[in-house]
Amino acid sequence: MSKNIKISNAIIRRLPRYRRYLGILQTKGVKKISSNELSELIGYTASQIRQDLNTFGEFGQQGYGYEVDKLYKEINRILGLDREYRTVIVGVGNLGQAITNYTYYYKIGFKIMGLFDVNPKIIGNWINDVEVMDYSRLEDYIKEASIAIGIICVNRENAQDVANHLVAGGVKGIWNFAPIDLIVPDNVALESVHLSDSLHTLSFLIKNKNQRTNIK
Amino acid sequence: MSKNIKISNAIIRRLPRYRRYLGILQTKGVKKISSNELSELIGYTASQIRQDLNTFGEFGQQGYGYEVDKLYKEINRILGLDREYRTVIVGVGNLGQAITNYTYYYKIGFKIMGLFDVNPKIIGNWINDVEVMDYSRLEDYIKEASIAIGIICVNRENAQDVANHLVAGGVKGIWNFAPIDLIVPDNVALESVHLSDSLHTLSFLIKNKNQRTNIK
DNA sequence: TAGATTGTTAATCGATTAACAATC
DNA sequence: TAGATTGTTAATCGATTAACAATC
Repeated sequence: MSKNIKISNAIIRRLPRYRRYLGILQTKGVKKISSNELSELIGYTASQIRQDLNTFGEFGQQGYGYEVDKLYKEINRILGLDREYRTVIVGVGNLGQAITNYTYYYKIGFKIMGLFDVNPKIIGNWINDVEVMDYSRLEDYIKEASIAIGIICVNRENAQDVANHLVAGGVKGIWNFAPIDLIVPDNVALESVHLSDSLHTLSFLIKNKNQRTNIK
Repeated sequence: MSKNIKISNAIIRRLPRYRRYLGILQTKGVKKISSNELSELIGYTASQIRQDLNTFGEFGQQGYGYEVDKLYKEINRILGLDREYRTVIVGVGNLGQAITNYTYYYKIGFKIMGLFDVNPKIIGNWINDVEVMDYSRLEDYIKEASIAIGIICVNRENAQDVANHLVAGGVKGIWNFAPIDLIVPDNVALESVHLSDSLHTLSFLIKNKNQRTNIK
């Protein structure tokens, strides 16, 4: 039943959003939903919703719709949220600390095991029950503690070096917040949050809402 | 010369990346670059690069290529980064403080004028030379201080309320970090950073790198 | 059974890539 | 001038939407 189909990036980006809306529906106690109703809510066409879901399986029932509980569970499984990931955060500046707290809050499945930094003043500190350790220990720690995900919160200049150590340690994925396109091997997953790109996009959108830009 | 052409989202998302690479090239002192050379660097096809750039104007020179300085300046202009945006941040938790510092650091054009929160314990505090003010003052302050951008760093439950006040105050754009799809009028730009969606995407990518998922 | 809604194929639309004439 | 590379049109590819048969 399982073929080597490549899932398009477009679909991948929609999956967490399906999850979000289904989670809300579940909280509200909604038991079933049709692709049309979900379409109203989420803003994708009913056709697209059915297409997307059918990439992964037949989760609905003709003449009835989809069971919210079941679909939510399936999407969690598809997203790999049915397991736990042990993570470390490298770079305990403002962003690093915010992500620590954020991930702590949204912690379903993501457990922060260690924080790493080069600053001797904060090494040894504890943040949210997690110790700040010396950056030089990173690679060994990843191996010892079976860390699956490394979160990069250092600046652009040091990000690739951190990525190299994370990869050498054996992480399966990297969540990168530095404004750089990291190079990692094919078997390591990479997801970047480019905050500056996002802010610049906002700037573009503002400009183009107001006056029509100099477009050819 | 200026037509009402709609710029596709795909192009918009590539623009900040062009900017990023051109900035690096400029720093390195590179004077000219061809679409082929840029393609090697940035990973888009040369054809796509030429197509993208030609949406906004004719910035190159046949037989020669593009002048880095000029192109960088043009893209900044296209992105609306040739002006200053006065901003406020609403929600001074960990994320709010991190974004305050982040935006402070990457401050080219984005000036944080005020912070807002409902917590009486932090109202009156100063962070990076910016005062934390009472949330009830938000709307008036936006009008008085001609704020263009509101940054939302509150939780999901309060985000839409914050957005409504920002819109009522007259902001031109909203940078949203709450995990919700906000509803704003057509003339207000909205850019959301869905950290949880991003983390869930990483989870999916990790899962699909290792074993082929149950795909039909 | 009749009505509803999925799963899936076919048609359309839009974005990317290829090709090449224009021109520096 | 010859070589290089853009600007731009045409071809291709992939993603979205429409349509409908299958079926609960």
